Parts: sequence; C-alpha cells; structure tokens
Amino acid sequence: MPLQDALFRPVRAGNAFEETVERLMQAIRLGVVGPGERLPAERDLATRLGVSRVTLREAIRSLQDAGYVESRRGRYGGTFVNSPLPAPAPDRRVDPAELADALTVRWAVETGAAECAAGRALGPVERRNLLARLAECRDASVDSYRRKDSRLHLAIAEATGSASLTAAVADARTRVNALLDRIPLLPPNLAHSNDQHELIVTHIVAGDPEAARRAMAEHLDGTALLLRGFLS
Amino acid sequence: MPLQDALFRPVRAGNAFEETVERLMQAIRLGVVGPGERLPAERDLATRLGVSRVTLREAIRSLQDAGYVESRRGRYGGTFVNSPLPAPAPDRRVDPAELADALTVRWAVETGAAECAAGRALGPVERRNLLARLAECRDASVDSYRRKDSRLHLAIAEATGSASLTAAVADARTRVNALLDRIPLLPPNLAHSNDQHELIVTHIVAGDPEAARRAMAEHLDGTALLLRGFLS
DNA sequence: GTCCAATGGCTCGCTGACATACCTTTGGAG
DNA sequence: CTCCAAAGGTATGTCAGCGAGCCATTGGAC
Repeated sequence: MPLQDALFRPVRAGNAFEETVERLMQAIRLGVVGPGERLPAERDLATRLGVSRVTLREAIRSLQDAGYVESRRGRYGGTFVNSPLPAPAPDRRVDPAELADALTVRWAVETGAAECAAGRALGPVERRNLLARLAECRDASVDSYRRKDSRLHLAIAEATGSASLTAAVADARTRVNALLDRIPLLPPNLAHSNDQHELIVTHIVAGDPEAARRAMAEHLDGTALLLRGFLS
Repeated sequence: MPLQDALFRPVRAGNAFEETVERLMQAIRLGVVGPGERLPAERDLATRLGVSRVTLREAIRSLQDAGYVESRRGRYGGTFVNSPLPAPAPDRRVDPAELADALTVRWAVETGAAECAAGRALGPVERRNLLARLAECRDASVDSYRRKDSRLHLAIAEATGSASLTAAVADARTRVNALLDRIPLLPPNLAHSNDQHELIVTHIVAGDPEAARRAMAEHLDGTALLLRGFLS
C-alpha cells in the first residue's frame, strides 16, 4: 500500500552529519548565502540547525574539503562561501520515478505559493524584495543564473508569509536543481524564463492570484518539459 | 532574514523516540491504520521508519500507555489500534502564526494535489480508491468523520502518483487536524463538506484540473474560515 | 600600543540510539 | 498432539552525537 509507504517513510533522512551537510549545500546552491558571503557563526548556526557544534564543524570541514567554503579565525572571521563555486558532482543516473516525483511536488508547492502570494496584501519590504530578485535574475550571468533564479522563486514563497511553505519550496527546488545540473543551460531558455518571471511577479504584485498561478504553471511546465526531454 | 530561518531550521524535529511517536500517531489520527487494524510487525516497521527496534518499541509502549494501541504476542499477534480511540489531548493555546502557517501550506499542497491528480490518467485502482473513500466519508459517523475525511484527501494526494506530495499532504493535514480538534464538528458543516467532496472527486475523475482545483480551494477555504472564526 | 570581544579550533566524558542476539508466547499446519 | 513460524519481549556491547568548557587567532576600539 503506497499510502503506508508515504507515512512510514524514514524518520531520519540520514545521520546528523549528512543532513547538516545537505542543509549547508542547499543554502549555497540555492544562493541563499552567495559567493563571498558569510555563514552565520558556528555557535549560532549549530543552535539553529539543532545539532552540536562538533557535528556542524565536521559538516563545514567536508564543505571546505570540497572547495565550497573557507573559514577564517578571529573577530570578523567566519566561514565564507567561495567564489567561484566548484562544479557540482559528476552526473549520476537519473531515476525516472525521482524525476516524476520531484517535478510533481515542485509543481504543486510553487503554483500554490504563487497564487497564495498574489492573494495577500504584500508589505513594501516583500514587494521590494520581489522586484530586486527579479532584476538580479535578468542581469545574471549563465554561471550564476540557477542561484538567482532560485532566489526569485524563494522570494515568491517568502511572500506567502509561511515559513513551512518556504521550506517546502526550497526542498523541492533543491531536488529539481540537482536534476537540472545534468542538462545544458541554453541562453534562449534563459531569456524565455526571464520573460515568464516578469509576468509572474507582475501578477503577484498586482494581486491577481489566478493569473499568477497560471503564469507560474506555464513557467514550471517549460522546465519540466526540458527535463523530461533530456532525461527520459 | 526569514529566508535563512526557513533554510537553517532544525535538522531534527526532536529525538528519534519523539519523532517515531509522532509518526505512529499521525498514521492513527489520519485513519491510515484504522481502529481494530494492525500495525506492521515491529521488525518491519522499524526498518521502514529507519529507527532501531528498541526505539520503536519505546514509542509503541507510550502509545499503549496513552490507550491508542494494544499489543498481542504469538503468531498472528501484533500491535492493534484500539476502538474507540481515546479523546485527543486537552486544548492548548493556539499560536496565531502556527494557524496561518499551517493553513497556508495545507492550501498550497492540497489544491496542487487536486489539480495534479485531475491532470493525470488515473488507473482503475486509483479511481476505485477515490470513489470508495468518498463513499466512506459520506457514511461516516461524527466520531470517525475526521479520519475518513483525511483518508479521502490522502487518496487524492496518492492519485498524483507522487509519494513526496502524499507525505506533504499528510503532514499538512496532521497540523490542521490538531487545530480542528479544538473546535466543534457540526453536522451542517459535515454535510456541506460531503457535497464539496463529491464535486472535487467528480472533477478529478472527469479529468478537469481547473475545476478540481477550484472545488478544492473552495472546500479548504470553508475549513479555514471556520478555524479562523473559532480560534482568532 | 593595549585590550578585548567575537570568532574558529579542540578535548573529554556522558548519554541516546543502534545492531545483534536470544527468549517467550501463540495458534494454525500437518 | 506435536511442531514451528511469526510475532512480541529482553539483554548487552558499541558508537555517534552532544554539552561544556577551554584554547588560539584576529582586528577594531580606545
């Protein structure tokens, strides 16, 4: 029974160390902490992540070894994200079930987020955040595009005011990004994406939920088609 | 920055024992394992949940103490869900932020699931499952209504074919159900719910994503309104 | 120049959780 | 009647992860 599989899924996705590495990688790959920027201090971060400082340090150490971050001691020191970032790990085989599953959740949570965000009265901070991310996306280089794109989508999720929904969008994007890393990023697609982004944000800012959701759905369908085309 | 709060959230929701208890309670409260039914065998369940049998047994023990299950030894023994179930824990204060957050995720994932399910070619098993749950819901007593209702909504999520989305819907419902337990369940609302359920399932079976989504949105808005009315 | 607060780096003992093995109970098969 | 497979019940040694404390380094404030 698949329902029981969904409910009796593992309570832990891995050991504390592995999950911590995943979280930090997620923050870096989604551009939440960009190249050159600093992670929160170890003591603070360990508390937020609910792991011991020892475990967090092991995780950071493995990111250092992989070339993602560098640590500096002393006051005003910290752990900084490298620029440029190392290339993602080499391709593994893609499980078609994982592809379908990831695209489905992504589609559900992101269209929901777009519609939700458009249905709320946005504060000036949220509105400015959206527009800033949109602009960054338009100006982004091919190298940084995936991160800027993710930041925009996360800004939309944030605009719903729901931390859980934001987290869900982040997780969904992380899974889809891992798949996107296996296919080429072509400038025409990129330009098309930017047009769609503009449309989505416009509808959200204008407070038109239906239109925002439709624009987001179309945008996501584009990526999904691309992925399915290259990977299956 | 709220975005970092969402990403640097705790890696563990509690210790292994607590999370295991939560999972089992979730399965029982959502009606995935109904009164009189048997949980999977300890060795099997421990493997699926990714915890040791010792930890699982501690969790089961605490459910026994709370009156939710009973264990019998010997072949054809096992751990069985009690009937009737004990009343849920007494009311605690409701955090308005938790209310808003829970309703937002629920709305996003469930409308997404409904639309997604309607957009797929359903197999005969899925179709029958949907209709069976719908019927059960209609015939349900006030006592068992919440469980049957949850089963129907989970069946819709299952019909998307995505295990992750199903899990997300289960989690969202668990949170919302915890809130619903604090307000009265009135027969008129129940009848109205059933009409909406029928509409939703009809649209899904007919393969009309837009309509399915709209019907689900309306259904969820009803519950949300009720909750907000009673709790804030 | 000196101080010091904030940061990363390190160590050690304690506890929760795990893997594994074995024991006990039960009810149907033969 | 006997046997035994499948289930719950128990005991033990090991280790990951934690908490807490201390050390080392750094650069701005004064």
